[in-house]
Amino acid sequence: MSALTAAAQPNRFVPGYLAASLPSSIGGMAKVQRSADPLAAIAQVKVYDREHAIFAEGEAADAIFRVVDGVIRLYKLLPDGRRQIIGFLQAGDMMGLAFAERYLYSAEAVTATTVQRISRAQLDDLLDAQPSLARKLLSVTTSELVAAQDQMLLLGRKTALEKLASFLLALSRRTDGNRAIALPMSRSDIADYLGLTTETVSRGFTKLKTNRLIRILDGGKVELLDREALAELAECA
Amino acid sequence: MSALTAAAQPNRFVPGYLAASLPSSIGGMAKVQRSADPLAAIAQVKVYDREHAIFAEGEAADAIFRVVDGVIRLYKLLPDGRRQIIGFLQAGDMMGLAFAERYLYSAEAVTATTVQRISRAQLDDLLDAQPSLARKLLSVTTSELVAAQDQMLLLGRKTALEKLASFLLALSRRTDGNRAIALPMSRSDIADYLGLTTETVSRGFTKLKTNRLIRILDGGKVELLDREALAELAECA
DNA sequence: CGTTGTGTTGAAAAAGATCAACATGTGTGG
DNA sequence: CCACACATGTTGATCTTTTTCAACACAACG
Repeated sequence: MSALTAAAQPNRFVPGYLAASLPSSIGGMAKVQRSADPLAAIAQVKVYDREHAIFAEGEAADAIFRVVDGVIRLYKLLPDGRRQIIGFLQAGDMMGLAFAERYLYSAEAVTATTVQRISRAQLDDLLDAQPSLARKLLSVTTSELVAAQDQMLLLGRKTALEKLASFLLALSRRTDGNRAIALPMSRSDIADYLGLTTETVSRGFTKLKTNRLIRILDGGKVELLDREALAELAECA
Repeated sequence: MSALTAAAQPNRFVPGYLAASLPSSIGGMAKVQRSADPLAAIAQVKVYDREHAIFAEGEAADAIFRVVDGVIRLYKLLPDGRRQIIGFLQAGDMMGLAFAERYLYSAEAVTATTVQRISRAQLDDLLDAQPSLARKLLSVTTSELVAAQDQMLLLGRKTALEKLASFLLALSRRTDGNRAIALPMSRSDIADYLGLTTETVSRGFTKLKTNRLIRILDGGKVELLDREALAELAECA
């Protein structure tokens, strides 16, 4: 399979722009040879509390990050405070890859989070030493773009309810079992991700509950009762 | 400069997702050695009439394209026909890079267009033969993501007038001189790019005209009379 | 010279935002 | 362990923006 076809399936549940899923051996046994995860070798592990900032838009961008555990949000702000969440990141996703001298968005921990920090300088060295890595990163970045397109379609052309249905389905695609899915982020996070207000998100959930498409469980979990109907509502994506 | 910092300036006027500006010697004299533009060597030149399809979402994706001349639109459709334009491409931009087995969006010529067609198979060979190309493509793809983020902010959080102002400013950034900028695409194209209706776009233009921020010239050209005010309206981007 | 497509403008309708109140839930300190 | 305080979420009423529906102007084209 070519580097480009490898980028095929956009099975990440959110664009998480500039984020990327790279096969990671984190948590697994280190039975693979060193070259299997060259990034891990030069990574520094960091832990962030819930709701803490990892970096902010405009700061010098001297590192990229890979999420080991937890959920992170990436977002951009307008001068007057309006916020657009670019993506939610989960284990395996990367962020900071597409940057200039400075970060072009902010990153915060939604839940308590563990990340690997890879300095830009070291990454550049690694890219020189191991040209195949560039192709892997290309493949990964490319699949982010695919997800980004879907999100543009969602933001520009879908109704509130369609956005919600799309969001829940995308989430559930990430969770392996089709059991209940976790919603670690707040209504306000969801709203800023879908281009809505918290009230509209809340009303949407209520409507989906009333129509028996979903059920809210303890711990902020959601069960998708009628995946079929949700897919119809979501208009594909 | 590293491959990543090279991706810095998102000076493309539209995300044009999965499109990418790669330095091209098209139109210039071939005084550079063959390796300067390896893609040109394996490209096949094709010409498309105004409003003609180049490829459609879902078709087998066996080639990528680079625009030599003209303007192209990339878009996705919802089952009921709602359209979201992902980006407008101009000379130097690439499309089709981020794909699976099939194209994930459609491409049509807005104006009469000349493109270079590079077959996937040949591109893959070239990537094997010349690993540095992957790094260039990574840099280019990465800058697309940056533009994509801005578009997500625009679609999710900006008002109609802010969207229009942002669009005009982005366009003008592409046009070197700050003279009049060409608007080869229809109101309906602009609407589908900004997540609006044609009527709202039209009213927006009228308002900008009335407030002396722009002036409509012959041949669908627009002159930005008050770049300052437009920038304020656009809220940055 | 009519026809067709594109753009503009107006009036009515709808979706979503805003403002406001209240409910629920969580965490803290007493 | 309880009571309170503060966060977050839900619901209702109203308002605004944008869409929708409709008419018309205008230009390009056959």
